[in-house]
Formats: sequence, structure tokens, C-alpha cells
Amino acid sequence: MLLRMSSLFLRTLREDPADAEVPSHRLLVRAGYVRRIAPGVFSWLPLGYMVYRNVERIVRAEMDAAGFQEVHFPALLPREPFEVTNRWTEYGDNLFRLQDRRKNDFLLGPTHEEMFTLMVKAEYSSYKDLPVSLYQIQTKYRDEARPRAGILRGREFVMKDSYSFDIDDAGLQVSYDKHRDSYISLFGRLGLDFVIVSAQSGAMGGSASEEFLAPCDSGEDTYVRCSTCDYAANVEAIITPVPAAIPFDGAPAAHVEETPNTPTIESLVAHSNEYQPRGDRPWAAADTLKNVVLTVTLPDGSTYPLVVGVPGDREVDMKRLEAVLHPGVPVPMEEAEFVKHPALVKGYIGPEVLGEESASGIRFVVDPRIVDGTRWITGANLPGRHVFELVMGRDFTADGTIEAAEVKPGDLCPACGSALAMARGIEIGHIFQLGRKYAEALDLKVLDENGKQVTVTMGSYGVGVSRAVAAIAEQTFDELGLVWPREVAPADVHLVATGKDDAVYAHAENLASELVAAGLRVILDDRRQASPGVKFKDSELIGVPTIVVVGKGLVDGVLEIKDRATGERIEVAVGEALDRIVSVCRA
RNA sequence: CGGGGCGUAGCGUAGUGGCUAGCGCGCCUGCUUUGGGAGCAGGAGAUCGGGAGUUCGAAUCUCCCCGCCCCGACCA
Repeated sequence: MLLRMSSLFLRTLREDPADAEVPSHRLLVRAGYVRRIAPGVFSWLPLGYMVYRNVERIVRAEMDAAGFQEVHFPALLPREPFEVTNRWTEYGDNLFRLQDRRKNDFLLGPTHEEMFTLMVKAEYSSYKDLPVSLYQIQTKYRDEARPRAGILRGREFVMKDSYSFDIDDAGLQVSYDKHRDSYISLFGRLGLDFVIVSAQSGAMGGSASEEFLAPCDSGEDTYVRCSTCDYAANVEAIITPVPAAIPFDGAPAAHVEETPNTPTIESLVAHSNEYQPRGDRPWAAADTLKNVVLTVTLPDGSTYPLVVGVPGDREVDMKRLEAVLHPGVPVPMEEAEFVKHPALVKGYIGPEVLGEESASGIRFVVDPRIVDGTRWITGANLPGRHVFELVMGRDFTADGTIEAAEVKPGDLCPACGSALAMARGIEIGHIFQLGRKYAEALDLKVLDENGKQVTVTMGSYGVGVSRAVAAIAEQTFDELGLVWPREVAPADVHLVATGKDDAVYAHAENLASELVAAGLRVILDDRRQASPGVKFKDSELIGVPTIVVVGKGLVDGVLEIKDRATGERIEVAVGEALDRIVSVCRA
């Protein structure tokens, strides 16, 4: 492959585009790889499309190597299958919907569980046909409320999605592990730094789910990683270690105190230290019990009230809460709803009136750290008063625990007890055991060895193909521009000819031909009018891993090989150049 | 959907009521130049996001609409 800069469809920008913030977006636009067409919708220009196709090729190769078979569905899908699984409604505004001329409903596929399930159902009916794993690489559409960060989160994007079909749980586990292994190999080959984190909330129980995250400041997902063991989890899936219960035989009795003007945890702590000091140490926010009142809406439209108790030094993390309550959707309880619960005294809600068995009848769940024997300052259910020394297990109980408190750096690892660190990452892959949800909804059954109908169990495995292009850019760029790993780069060698000497250009042409003959992909900067500075800047911005300069050194019989990533440059004799370049590119 | 910022040539921008809307990059022509985004000269390119209004006069003021970016909400 030989691309000549003199004719390549490319215009690089000297300045950053004003509407791009994250590095991948900024540089992919500046280097002429992509252009925005609409919010969250992009076109790929030649260089960008080469990188994109390289990523796609690697993804496909890894899937094929694992024995998964490629199929291809339309992006344009009829409504019916999504009606059966209720997703026509459940997907909400994020679904791109349209109608044909006869007013039949269609959608642009956001993901294809239904279609894969139906495809297998249409062809297979015996346990002997299983297991099987199918995949496709397809454009997906999601009408995101707010597309952002360029290619990283678009409304149109390319995803590789695989689905495994097994007769039983053991088979599903095997299929899951195979996908997991192939993803490890795949992301390694893409040159991505990645971590595998637990993605399923403990409270949800059930099936395994893990995300592949590319650590990066621009990432949207927050995860924790243990400082000593290999535990890692999405913040939504962290399991809080439960401390041991504390004996409360000798604990002082609870007592209600006047606490005027203490609307915030901070003011309550200050007031307590002034008027109700404890002997051993000052009160802290973590000694207070904050009870947050919510309304949860279920998919059928019904609602129920819920109170979540968390230590006062933590907020309720709505994302974690939603993950736990899914498909229920929690929102802070509105004033109008609040007044319907006379037992609740705003600002002074305490656990004694909470719980399904209590005066209010409102379900009350607490953070797992709130174990028997812990002592709290909390609302006394009277205006202007709090109760002190309220002991869990003695003075109050909860209906259960909930993983909803915000996670902080330094929280303890559930696996080994060390401190957790927090970081951000881009979700580049997600694998999980779907189970029988779609197989049941769409009635995918096969006959087992006893001639009995059994519902198939499925796994679902996604890779953001277009997103991976941006994720790689995010992890590898520097102040000069893009820096591609060789296998995804648009070329192996960016050969720059400088000066006005015809001999230089003739030599560069020759060398380019030889490199191509040796199997390398070459970009040749053969522009006669552009100054050396322009050519160097462009080569650095474009980010091909090896830059070769044929220029003023030629009269002395040397040319220059630069490593884009390290900036290291070496001069080599013309006679050795071909071999040296080839070996650098094959290293 | 809430908060904030912004819409002037392909890109980046100046211009807060007054002459023909200015500059840089990019683009075209000519000459010069060629190891770090060259120089000189000439040139093309703008319904100033759209509409309505105020005014002798609107890119500039008012109202409505549209769009974009960022934060949040949302996002198996």
C-alpha cells in the first residue's frame, strides 16, 4: 500500500477545532481522520477509515479464531420482536424509531438480542446443535440525550456483538470464559491498556458480568481497583465489606436532645460537639445517620416510597442506587408526595418510624456498614430534635441493606481489606451472562437428550469497535499528535521527502516502492511545494509509528528513521535503510 | 430535561448602534524559498444561525425559534 500525500484526500488543521474537548476528538479532527456530520454522528475520511478498518479486522480475526461465526443483521428492524420483549417501550427515547410509507413502525437497532435469539430459534431445535456463538459487526443507533466526546459516545457507532447459546449453566460459563479470553487477546492486540472490572451489583445477585475498561481521564465510567489484590469493580458493582457486629450490652441509652438550627450534617456535628460532646473523641459526620427519602417507579408505572439510611459523611450515589433497584427508577421524593406520609418529619427523620413493620410502613434499607451495635446521631422524628446513641439492633432495625452509598477512595476492598483507589475508564467491552431472559421471551427452546423442551441460556458480549479507535487515541496521543500502535496505524512508515532536489524525491520514490514490495504500508510525502516544517508536523500529527526522512542527509548517503512514540531518531546509511526500516517495522 | 457557554468564510477568531464586516490559517495565481507549520505581490471565498421587531441606520438592541459545546440528569 502506497499513499501519496500529494493526492491523499486529507486536510490537516493547524488549530484545534473549537467544539472538541477530549484529546481523541480534537486530534482525530485535526489530523483529518473524522468530520462531524450531526451531533454524535461522524464521517470517516481515508486515514480514519483505515484505522477503523484495522480495528474491525482485528476484532473479526479474534472472533473467528475463537470459533465464533459471523452473521449480519439489518440495522433497520421491524417493531414486532422488540414488542415481544417489551423493549419497544422500555428503551424509551433512546430508541430511534421511524415508519415506512404504510405507517408500519421500524427502529434502528440499538442492539440485537432479539434478532440473534430469533435467528437461532428459526434454525436450531436440538441440544446437539449447541453450543453455538454468533457475532456481527454492525452499526448501532441510540438516540443519546447527550452525545459527547466525539467518537467516544456517539448516536451512531459500530459495535461487535456476540451471543452464545447453551443448553445449561455450565455450558454458558464455558462460552463466557471463551469470550473473556478472546477479549483479553483482542484488546492486547489493539494496543489498549485495560482492566477487567466486575459490573454486576452484588445486590442483584445472579449472573456474572464484567466490563473491559480502558483507563483514561476522558472515561465516563468510574471504577475501583485494590491497592494489593486484583479486585477491580465498577463503582456501581462494588460490594461493601460488612464490619463485625459490635456488642451493645454496656452502651448508653438513647436520648433525645434539642438541636435547633441544624439543617445540615455539618451543622448537626458542630452542634453536637458543643452541647453533647462525647468523651473519647469529637463527633464526626460518620457518626450521624442520614435517611434519604425516595420514590421508586416500577416499569408498570406503580410507585412505592423507600428510605435509604447512609452514614452522614456519604451521599447516596444515585447511579449505584439505580443499578441496585433496576428496573425500578428512584428519584428524591417530591414535596407533594412527602406530605402524604405524616410520620415523616422533614429534616428530622429517624429510623424508629421507618420500616415495613413500623408506623409509616415505609421500606427502610441501610448501608451495609450500619451493623448491629453501631451507635448513631439521627433524626428524632420531632421538629428540631435529634436522638443520640441510637443503637442499631437495639433501638431500631432495617428491612435490609443496600449498596447505594457513594464510594470513596480509601474504602476497603471486599476481597482483602486493603484500600481501594478510584479511577476512570472508557468501557470498551462488556461481557455478561444474559441467562434465559430473551430465550424465554421469544420462546427459544431445544429438545434435550430426553426429548424434553428446555429453554436455551444465553450470553451477550459487546465490543465498541468505533469507540476503540477513540480509546486507543486517548491512551496513546502526545503533545504533537496521534501515536498509533502499529497494527491499527494507517501505515507502517511515513516517508518524508524534503527539499527541492529532484534526487531526493527520486530516491524517496524508490525507497517507497521497495518498502511496499517488502510488504509494508507506506505514506509518502511527495509534496514538492510544502516546506519541511509542514511535512514534519503533519507526520507527527498523523501518528504513523515509523517516520523516515529523506532529505539533506542524502548527499552524505544517510537518511533518518524516527520512532514516533519515543521521538528517538537514528541516521542510517542509504544502503542499509531498507533492511533497517523493515526490521523496525517487524519488531 | 436542568445549569453554564457559544453561533461572523473550510478552520480559528476580531468587531457592544454608524463608511465597503477585519485578521490569522487554509485555498487560487505569479515570483522567491526548502530540516521544523516559509517570504513578497495579487486574488477567490460570508444570506454575520433563522425569523420578526425597534431604529434614519442592526453582526451589534428586543422577542421568538433553531443549532452547537461543556457540566449534571439520562445511558443493560
